[in-house]
Amino acid sequence: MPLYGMLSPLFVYRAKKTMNNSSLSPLILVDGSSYLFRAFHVPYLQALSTADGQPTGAITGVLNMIRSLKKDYPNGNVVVVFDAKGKTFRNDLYPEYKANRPPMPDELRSQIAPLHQIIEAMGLPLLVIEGVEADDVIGTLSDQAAKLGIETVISTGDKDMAQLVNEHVRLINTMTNVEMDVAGVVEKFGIRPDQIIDYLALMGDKVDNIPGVEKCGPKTAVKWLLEHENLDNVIKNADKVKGKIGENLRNALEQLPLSYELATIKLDVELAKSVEELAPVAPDVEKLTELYKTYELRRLLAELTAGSELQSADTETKAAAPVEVIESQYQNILTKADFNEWLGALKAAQYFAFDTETTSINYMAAELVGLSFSIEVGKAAYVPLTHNYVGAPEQLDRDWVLEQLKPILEAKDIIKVGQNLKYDANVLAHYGITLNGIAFDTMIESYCLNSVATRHNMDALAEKYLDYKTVHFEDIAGKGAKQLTFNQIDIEKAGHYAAEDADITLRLHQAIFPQLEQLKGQLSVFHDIEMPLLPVLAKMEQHGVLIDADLLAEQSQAIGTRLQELEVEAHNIAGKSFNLSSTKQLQEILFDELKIPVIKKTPKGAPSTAEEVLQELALDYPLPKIILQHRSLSKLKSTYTDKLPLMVSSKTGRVHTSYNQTVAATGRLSSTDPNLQNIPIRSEEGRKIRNAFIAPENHKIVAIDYSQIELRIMAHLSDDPGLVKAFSEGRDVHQATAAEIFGVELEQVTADQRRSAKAINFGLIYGMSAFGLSKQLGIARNQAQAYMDKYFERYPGVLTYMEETRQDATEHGFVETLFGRRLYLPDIKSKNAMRRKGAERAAINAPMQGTAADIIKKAMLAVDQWIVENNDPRVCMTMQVHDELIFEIHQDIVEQTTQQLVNIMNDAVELKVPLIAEAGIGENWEQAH
DNA sequence: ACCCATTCCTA
DNA sequence: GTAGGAATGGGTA
Repeated sequence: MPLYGMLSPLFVYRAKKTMNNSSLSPLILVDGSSYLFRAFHVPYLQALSTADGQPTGAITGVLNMIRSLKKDYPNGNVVVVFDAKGKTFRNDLYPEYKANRPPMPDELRSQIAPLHQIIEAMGLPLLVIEGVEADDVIGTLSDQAAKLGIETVISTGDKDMAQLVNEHVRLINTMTNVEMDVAGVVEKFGIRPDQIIDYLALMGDKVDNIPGVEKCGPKTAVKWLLEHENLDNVIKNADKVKGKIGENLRNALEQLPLSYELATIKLDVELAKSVEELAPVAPDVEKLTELYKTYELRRLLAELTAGSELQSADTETKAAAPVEVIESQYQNILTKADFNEWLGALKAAQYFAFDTETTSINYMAAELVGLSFSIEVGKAAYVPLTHNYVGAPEQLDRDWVLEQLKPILEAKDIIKVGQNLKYDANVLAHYGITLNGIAFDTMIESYCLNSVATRHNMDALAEKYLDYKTVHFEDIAGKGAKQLTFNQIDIEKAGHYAAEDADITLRLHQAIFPQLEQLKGQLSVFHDIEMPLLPVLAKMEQHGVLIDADLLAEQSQAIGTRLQELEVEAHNIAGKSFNLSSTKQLQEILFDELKIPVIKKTPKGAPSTAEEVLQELALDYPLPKIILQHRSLSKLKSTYTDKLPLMVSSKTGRVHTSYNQTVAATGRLSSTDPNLQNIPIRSEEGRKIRNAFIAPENHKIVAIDYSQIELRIMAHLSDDPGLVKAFSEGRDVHQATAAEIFGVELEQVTADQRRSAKAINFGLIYGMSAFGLSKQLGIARNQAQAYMDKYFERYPGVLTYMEETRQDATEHGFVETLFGRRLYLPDIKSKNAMRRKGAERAAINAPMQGTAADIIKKAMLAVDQWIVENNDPRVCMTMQVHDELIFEIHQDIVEQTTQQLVNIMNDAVELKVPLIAEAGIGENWEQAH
């Protein structure tokens, strides 16, 4: 999991702060194997490969790290050490050593030789010694160096190396990016470096198959060592340790010396060259160029060739025209010379922040106005392109600039940092640029860290994490109808605003990401789900959905006529004219003038005219029924049949929603402008709107939804045998529940009993009480309670799960999904009982709703990967509606493709119960259901 | 022009 | 009884 650290900016920052200034060059020992392995498992590095399929992610990762180290320790003498192939002396000591390790995957193995070649061509000493491990070589070198008074820094992610730390030797940890000296070891482990081997021996190591004391983890090991100082004394006092753990210790006594020996890093490996003889040689630029080309390491190649050019460009500009020194070091780029300088820096950058400035917040309507960049905190540049107010200075040609930037923006190995990068990706797509290397979106970082925080916009994040007030868009553009678009804004003001955006984004990343890194589950949601999903959503948004606007216009027409008739009827009954859409006027008519009894009040105390109320009143009075019909029809007209045709893009003839990835606290997506996740389906009339969601010529609409996904998740999380069995046997779960609650055979369950069972099943997912159930089913409270009691009697695992979840939430203040997405519940300890109860219900619901969201997101990633691999434009994913994915598929391949997609969705994750996706195919969305 | 309350559409 | 978005009227600035 670590190694994110090596791309984490804190690395640079902290390392510089603690750099030592001894007169001798420090020795920098790189644990290449540990890095290689870690880099191999970093998601965004895994995506990297050459055109012909040779994976290069691990190579890139290790080289990035070496590059960072060289930058941070300019005087350092970097030596890279790798494990050699084959057995080591530890296998002779103990044949079972590392016997459980799975064989190295080919994708990783194939990267080792190229990496060795590159490191050698770089001129760095490379040590691969057979019969020992990299640790032993590093130990030996650090020991030799210490004797010569040379400072050593060991770069590793391996905690075992803490035993090597002393006054001359420090570790730099890949995970936390902090240098660890003797005090650091004490702080981190609670014991001194010279106690680390004893500590490791006591704990053993599952992964390396080193035996230790059963059930002895870090806490116990430290406790014993604090008490007895070292392993020998622990062994001598083994008789005094009480309980099961004492017994375990006594059972382990015989093998502890072996464990100690295995955990001990050798300091006396015979090396061909001593530490003094290990010096870098000049890089073989020709060889390096060739290797970088072969493995398509574009950024490193650019850096290799640009290094000298950059320097000359730098002096050139200084000589030609002194750069205006702006205090904040924000720069407007108006000349090719300035632009080229930045271009070179961007090409060589490990990562940079950027932002697009446009004419609209709607990505379909947006025209690019300028771009801003920041590679280093505090320094940023704005490249204005199409500011066109009167008196605007001449700017660089937009298409020329984009042509220069295209290879950088499209490079997968140049990491981009941004705020809401989906927007930038969509805008750039209009100019034929596919944004790649999207690894860090600060908006999503903030969301993954705390999904309950409602605002993840840059201004709010800057205040929260940087205690900094940014220039707001309204400050420079004004507001309301008179608001200027960005191209009308004075370049000086615009430049400061835009450059600040890039600068602040970079700073935010540096402030938020290290926090995210500390939380394993949330980091994994960020790296494995949310960031990879971003480009998938962007693709769906850009593709859009096809609408039959004529059909909707016809429907609007018909509804309009009917609404007029209803209005006349209503006015006649009321005896006067009034606005049927006004709840206030309706309240007066119904409850004051017609003296109809008040059944329910709104939260503010006004008599409610909500549907359920009118439904009941309609039994005794004529007007409520008219109002109900009017309401439902006017809703359909204003929200759907009138609105959707207006949302058709003139550019594409299709409707393009926005999926928001950072709104729903549970992890769901939301959809706006228009919301495509609440298109009617329940009523006959509303459902017709789905007829207007059509497929293009020769294509079909395919809708695939997960059946009962949240209940299946409840079965999985609670592990209730009855519920798991019902799903595993493929039962109708509501029918099965009804049979249990009402004590009848499956076949004898009535429609009414099934309906009640269904209400209970859903209610449980929402954290419902007996009171809620009684209202839902229209039965007495004690009757509802009896149903629920019976349910929990039959499904005791569910009851336990609910209780444990509540308890967990209260204890920790958060709950988590199956995949580690975390939802904080600040109200769980509220003194206000209503808020507290509300938080408890949310605590029950969130793991189920959130896990469902995780699953469909994973399914979307799998589906997209399949579509990309197939590279067939006849298949396209167009919509997501929480538990349903909608596709456009060419009629020639629709049957077999649908089956494939169903399989992919079924296999998206493995639960204790089967996951079932069901598909429908049709000319439109209605038919596809 | 903006905010709030109410209502109703979805999973 | 969970999670959302959007339209409307009606008040306020």
